[in-house]
Amino acid sequence: MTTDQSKAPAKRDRILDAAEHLFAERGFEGVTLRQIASQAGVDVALASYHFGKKDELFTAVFQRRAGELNDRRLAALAEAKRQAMPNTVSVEAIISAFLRPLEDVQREGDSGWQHYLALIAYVNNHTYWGQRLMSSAFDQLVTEFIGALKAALPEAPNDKIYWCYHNLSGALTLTLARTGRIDRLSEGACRSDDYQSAYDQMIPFMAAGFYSVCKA
Amino acid sequence: MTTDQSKAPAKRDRILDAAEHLFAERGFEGVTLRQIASQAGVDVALASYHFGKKDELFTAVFQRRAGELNDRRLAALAEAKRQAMPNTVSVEAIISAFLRPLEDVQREGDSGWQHYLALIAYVNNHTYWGQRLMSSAFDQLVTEFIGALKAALPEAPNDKIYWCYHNLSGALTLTLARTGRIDRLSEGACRSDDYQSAYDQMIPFMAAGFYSVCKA
DNA sequence: ATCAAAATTCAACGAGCGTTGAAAAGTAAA
DNA sequence: TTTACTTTTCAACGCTCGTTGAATTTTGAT
Repeated sequence: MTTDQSKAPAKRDRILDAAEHLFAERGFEGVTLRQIASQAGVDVALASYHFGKKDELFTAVFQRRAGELNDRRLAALAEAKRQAMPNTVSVEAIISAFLRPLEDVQREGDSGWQHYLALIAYVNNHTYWGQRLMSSAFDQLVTEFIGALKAALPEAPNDKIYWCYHNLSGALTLTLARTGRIDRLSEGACRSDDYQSAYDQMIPFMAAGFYSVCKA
Repeated sequence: MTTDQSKAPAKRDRILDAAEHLFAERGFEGVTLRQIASQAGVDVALASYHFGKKDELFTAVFQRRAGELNDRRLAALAEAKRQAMPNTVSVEAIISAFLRPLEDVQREGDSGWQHYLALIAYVNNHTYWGQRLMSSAFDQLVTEFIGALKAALPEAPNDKIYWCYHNLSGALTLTLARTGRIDRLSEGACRSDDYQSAYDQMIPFMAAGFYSVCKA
């Protein structure tokens, strides 16, 4: 086949997929290159050939979908601004633009996005080297959303905005981790993989929190 | 010294302290027994002698302070009930009883509690084996608090209570992880180690969220 | 068909891992 | 001071890890 892009990079991508899955489940040190290669159906040396050191493979996995996720969220924010009068976008609409693209990629896509979002949760909770990755991949986007929140809450003290975003980010992170803990605590009334319910309640919850804390 | 309890178990406890610190920072697989022994100033074999396998050491670290933390939180909840009329404890008071004991142990104690709370964050975000530890250590306490929340919000649908607690737990977990991300995003306006500010804003934020979601 | 380049596998390395059994040191009662 | 016991160290084991250089296969243009 001439310039066949549907089959050419199969093994390289399968390494990324397997690494995404396993890193999200067990963390960087909890996974061996041999496990990744085995799940990808590939020799262990191939991961080094394509990606270099183990931490470079991790970085490649983390950055692979970051751009598309940022694009989707920015598009959702732009659409919210378009539908509202200038400078009147509600906090609910901003939070919705931040969260709904996650629901979208989970609903439409294969399980790759599920694993990727769990990987974000892992990195976001990691103190040392995780923060470099978070900043390089998402700081610009988050700053954009926080700017919109400041415009929607013009009287809010600067630090309160960030603390409120911190609450949102933490709740979201635990949602993305899908640990199954809520399933057990609620004895089945809630399910970790029920994203729609998670976001349906999270949006009004967080909006109410923002309004309450960012009043004065 | 006869029956001196201030010096007798020094090395055993130093292993627990070092393991607490390192496990919280780098996770179970991210730390070696040799690093723990080195930080404790002890031979590597001593950890195996006192605690057995590596995962048994981890369990011992995790359970060491769980009982005292549960006692403090239950005492705070009982005090909130005592100060209010029967069945009129506010959501704010319940959340406060859940959070303030964390602030207390951080303020009064050495850095051991700081590391322990970061370890809770690590375990809580861990999908597989983390959930067994969380359930055995904290399910009973959490069920107690959720019972109080249901009493304070009698009209709330059952599943909404659990989702709201999930939001609270996620935001708290990210706070305990102290990743430094909020410091960077806010350019110094907020600090991850400023627990008092974190809890001061979290209590009204979460209470407003509970009220908003648990209306119908 | 030829040939150079890329992709993939093979085989092995040195290092560090958790764990263990035996030796040594410390402790306290008889 | 002997004795029994606990605590700690020492030395080493078998194993798995990430990584690499050479060999092999595949690919795609000529």
